[in-house]
Amino acid sequence: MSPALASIPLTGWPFALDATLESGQVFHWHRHEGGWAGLIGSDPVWIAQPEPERLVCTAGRAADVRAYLGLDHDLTSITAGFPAGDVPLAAAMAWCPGLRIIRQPEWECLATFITSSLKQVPHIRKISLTLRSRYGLAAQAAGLPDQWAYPTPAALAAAGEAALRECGLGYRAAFLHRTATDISEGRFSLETVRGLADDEARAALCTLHGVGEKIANCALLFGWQRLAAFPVDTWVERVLRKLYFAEDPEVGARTLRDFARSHFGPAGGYAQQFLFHHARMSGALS
DNA sequence: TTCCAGGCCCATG
DNA sequence: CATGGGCATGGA
Repeated sequence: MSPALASIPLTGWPFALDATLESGQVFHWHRHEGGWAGLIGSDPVWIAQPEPERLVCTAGRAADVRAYLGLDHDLTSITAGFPAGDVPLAAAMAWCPGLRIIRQPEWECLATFITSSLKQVPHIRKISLTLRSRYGLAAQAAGLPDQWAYPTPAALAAAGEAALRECGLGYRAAFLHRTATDISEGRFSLETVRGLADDEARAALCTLHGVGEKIANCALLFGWQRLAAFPVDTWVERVLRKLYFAEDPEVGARTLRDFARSHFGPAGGYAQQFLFHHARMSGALS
């Protein structure tokens, strides 16, 4: 642990550090000495929650930690915008109200979700850590384990598709390499996405190889902070079918997507994350 | 062994 | 539009 620590008081809406870092949004944090070691961008940080209403973190990083963990999100207002009388959502929220949507670096988020397709969360984590250690910049800090920043687009482009495949990427190697190359050679601009409205941003991301609607929505939600983005993956699709369309087993994927976007409102991404986390961790669907 | 995983691309109706 | 096959890898 670092010799000096900063303290972050938590007031108002609950916050759950463990659940947030284990909720399938981010894939590189390690449990370390009663807390978590990880990188915010390229900066090594240690974070712990010694009591419900207080975080401690590496000295000098409190502001970064606040932003990264979404501690500025107004959950009172966000949840007030959820559909009234939605019993499944209320149950999922009550199961882990402290879950947050974190604020990840755009490229890191997009790239890790490109490697996520048809993979389980532990596999995504393993792939991500391998890519970091082979092609990322080392970031050491006293008292923390060795870590590596997520590789830049240029680094992954230079590595080559065959080398990426050696990281366990399978067919995703071509997707990641092509997207990294398109970005590093200037054919696609991540910065441009920032200025686009949600629908245009989604359409732009979907022009990338290996990025479809689901991965685009994950990147928009966790990277670009578009809280209305509602990723529909296998878990959420099962939740929607079971809890919202039980009487209509033949409902199409399109209908589900349109329902999700209109039903859950302007912060639907938060609703999605509550539903996803509850479904995955509570065993309610198994 | 068989099946499935925070899907996407591409070829068909 | 919307449906289906194929896809690399690894764990249950």
